Amino acid sequence: MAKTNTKSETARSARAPRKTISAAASRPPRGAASAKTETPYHHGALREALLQAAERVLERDGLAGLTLRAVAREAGVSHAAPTHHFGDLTGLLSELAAVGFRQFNAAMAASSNAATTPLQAALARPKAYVAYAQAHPGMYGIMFRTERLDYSRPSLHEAAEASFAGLANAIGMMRQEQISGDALTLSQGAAIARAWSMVHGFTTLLLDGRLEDILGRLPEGTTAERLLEAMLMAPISGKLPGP
Amino acid sequence: MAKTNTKSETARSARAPRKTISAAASRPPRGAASAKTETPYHHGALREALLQAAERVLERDGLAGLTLRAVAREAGVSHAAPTHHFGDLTGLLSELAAVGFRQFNAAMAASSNAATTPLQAALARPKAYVAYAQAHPGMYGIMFRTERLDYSRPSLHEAAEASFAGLANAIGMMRQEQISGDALTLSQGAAIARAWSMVHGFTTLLLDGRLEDILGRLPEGTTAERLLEAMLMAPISGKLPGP
DNA sequence: CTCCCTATCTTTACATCGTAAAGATGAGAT
DNA sequence: ATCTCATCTTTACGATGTAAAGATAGGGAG
Repeated sequence: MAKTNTKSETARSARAPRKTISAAASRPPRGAASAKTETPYHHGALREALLQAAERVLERDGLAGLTLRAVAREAGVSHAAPTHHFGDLTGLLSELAAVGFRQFNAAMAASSNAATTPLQAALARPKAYVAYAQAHPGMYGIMFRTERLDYSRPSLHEAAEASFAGLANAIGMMRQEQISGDALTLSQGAAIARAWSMVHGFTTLLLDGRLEDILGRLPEGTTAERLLEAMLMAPISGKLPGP
Repeated sequence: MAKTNTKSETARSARAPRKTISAAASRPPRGAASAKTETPYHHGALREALLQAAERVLERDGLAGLTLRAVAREAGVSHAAPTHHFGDLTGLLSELAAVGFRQFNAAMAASSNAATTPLQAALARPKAYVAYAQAHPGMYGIMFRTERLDYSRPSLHEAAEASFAGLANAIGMMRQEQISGDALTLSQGAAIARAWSMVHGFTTLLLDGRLEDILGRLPEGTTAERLLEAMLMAPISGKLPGP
């Protein structure tokens, strides 16, 4: 961290000059700045505004640029304002991850519902999974690569749980079994772990550029999506190992 | 970052009192501190010492505690000393990741060589993969979860490449094919991506605690290793999806 | 043998970060 | 109209990465 950034911390003081010594006599009206209805000064939905600002910062500056202060700056409030709403950096990241999980789940559900053939149905969710991560790498990073998440937060726990439930359900449909919420057979657990590990592993490797090596050696113009498809179909059509 | 740490930055000054104003008249002999041959003051292998210190810090304090200054503290040198050897935090992390990859490759090779039956041979590398990550989660995190790595560094590039080559080779053996260094068929690429994604995904999910949900629902006492085995065997013995 | 060059290490400095604590602000209750 | 208190701002502190300047010797040049 601590990037040598030219962006001054006191950028805001341009429109709200710091009173160095003078007492609180005639404070410049904040209403002038909030006339654009961007962030309605004292009241309004600062919490939501901060989450949206965080998403914007994440898309613009990536994971490294997503700091508490940067988010506050983006929202046009003081750097300590987020504390009151999220308590912590962990709090903000966790709530943002929850937002991401909801988008993620919605994308997969939509893609799954649009499928018609069984083959399409089997490939729809994984493809949507990878597509979301490629479209929102920062968000995916928050959701899956960050140790600074607090899963005890209800919103995050619930959203992540929904993601898992969707996966388990899809596996159950493919196996034509009822996946119980309580207990799993080893075979069921293995099937779920397998599907999840494969797609999640593929996604992280892809986002980290670790698959470039493979993609570059494949027939000209083979996309990551094509490789994903082939990978997922392999256990069905591929040859078995051993003599 | 910026943990509220009680460890003072000036811990070293206990044995090497800071000369506040006095000129460089009689500097306390550094040889007294280096008499234990830990870090031979001015000369010696500071580079190696820093890498070992970094590994120690990583195992003790985890990824969050692995900072340039902490490593310098651990090695008993000033906080700016690492700069000259690694240039950057990225530099240090990259060299450390290279060390990790070499350990990692050695562990997998050893496990693979010890296998006797074809089934053992097929499971040896994945098991060693996960075992290494579980034994050295911090190191694995550096190697695979960090965006602050510079793969253009020869040592890191080479070590990571060796890891990939070992994987590709193992897949080639299982398929009884020769895996060319230049080109890959889609089927070959899919097999490699599949094996790597599955094991890597499983590992990251396991380290992140995301598999607890599954493990807790499995028959009493099912270990992660057992789940991994079942997962890897599934495409061979499991039932196929669809009607 | 002496002197100086240069790689190595230390000091100092600065911008940034997360977080705590205290001071202002204003909306709604009394 | 005044009070209360949630909300937001200021200020402060310790931590980090990194740049730049000062100190320290090892080793070659004279």
